[in-house]
Amino acid sequence: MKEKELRRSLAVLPIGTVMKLANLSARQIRYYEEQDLIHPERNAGNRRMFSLNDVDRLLEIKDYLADGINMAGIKEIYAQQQQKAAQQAADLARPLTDNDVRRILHDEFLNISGFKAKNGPEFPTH
Amino acid sequence: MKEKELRRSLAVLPIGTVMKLANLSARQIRYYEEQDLIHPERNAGNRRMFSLNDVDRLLEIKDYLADGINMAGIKEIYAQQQQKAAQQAADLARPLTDNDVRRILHDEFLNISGFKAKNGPEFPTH
DNA sequence: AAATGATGTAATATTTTCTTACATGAATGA
DNA sequence: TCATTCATGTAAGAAAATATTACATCATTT
Repeated sequence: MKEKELRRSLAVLPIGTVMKLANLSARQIRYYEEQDLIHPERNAGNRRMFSLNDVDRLLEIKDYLADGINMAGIKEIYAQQQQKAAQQAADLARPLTDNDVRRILHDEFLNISGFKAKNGPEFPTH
Repeated sequence: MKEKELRRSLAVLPIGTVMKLANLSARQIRYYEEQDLIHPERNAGNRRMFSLNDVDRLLEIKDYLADGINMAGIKEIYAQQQQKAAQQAADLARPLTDNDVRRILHDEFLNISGFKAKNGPEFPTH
């Protein structure tokens, strides 16, 4: 369902709409952007334009704040999520080559025989 | 999927966004509203706010116009659609009563025996 | 040719949003 | 406790978006 993702990431909402949907003040929304928690686009006239994904994230941020997590904490949460996503993307980007397979088998044998491979595999192993 | 319908009918888009999504001028959009082909909501400051359904309809209108159908024609098309929808809603609103069933059976017998019922059933028959 | 239909354009008012700056109350840390 | 920091409110002034109204235009219909 690629089209759905596209729809949800389309920046079509002005800040006034987002304020109502997320029940946040313009000040709060702009502050969260300043803190790099969201990254709304800008239209030709420099107005912020938000996507449905942005709204979802704002609602998430609200929840985290309600749970007593502060900006720094939320920032870290998203940093880790993005870290994980980047890793998965990298994994997907390069499927296993025959050479990878040989190296994996080689490392496996080293492990079994009690030796330690110098570097963990930087490709998907499952 | 009631929530989806709700989402699609939420008036969240300003006219500037709609202009881009439907590739129509503000003049055209306002004119179609004047012709009662769309009915965007208004926010507290009197700005038109459109739903995704509104955008869909605008794209439909564009197609009809491209096919050479004029405002009057499009208006009629929507009038008939709304007519049909109203009828279906009415049908759904009143489920069959025991009495309806008896009348249907009665009419069926009349038909079989070559007679004609005075009035067609005004309730769903399937 | 005159009228109508669909759209463009201009003028002016109002609303929305932007940035920047300062204020504030709660929580934190020295 | 006193000074900071954090998260948010508020105000001011500028710029952008939108509203309404009126007139222009070009094609089609009558």
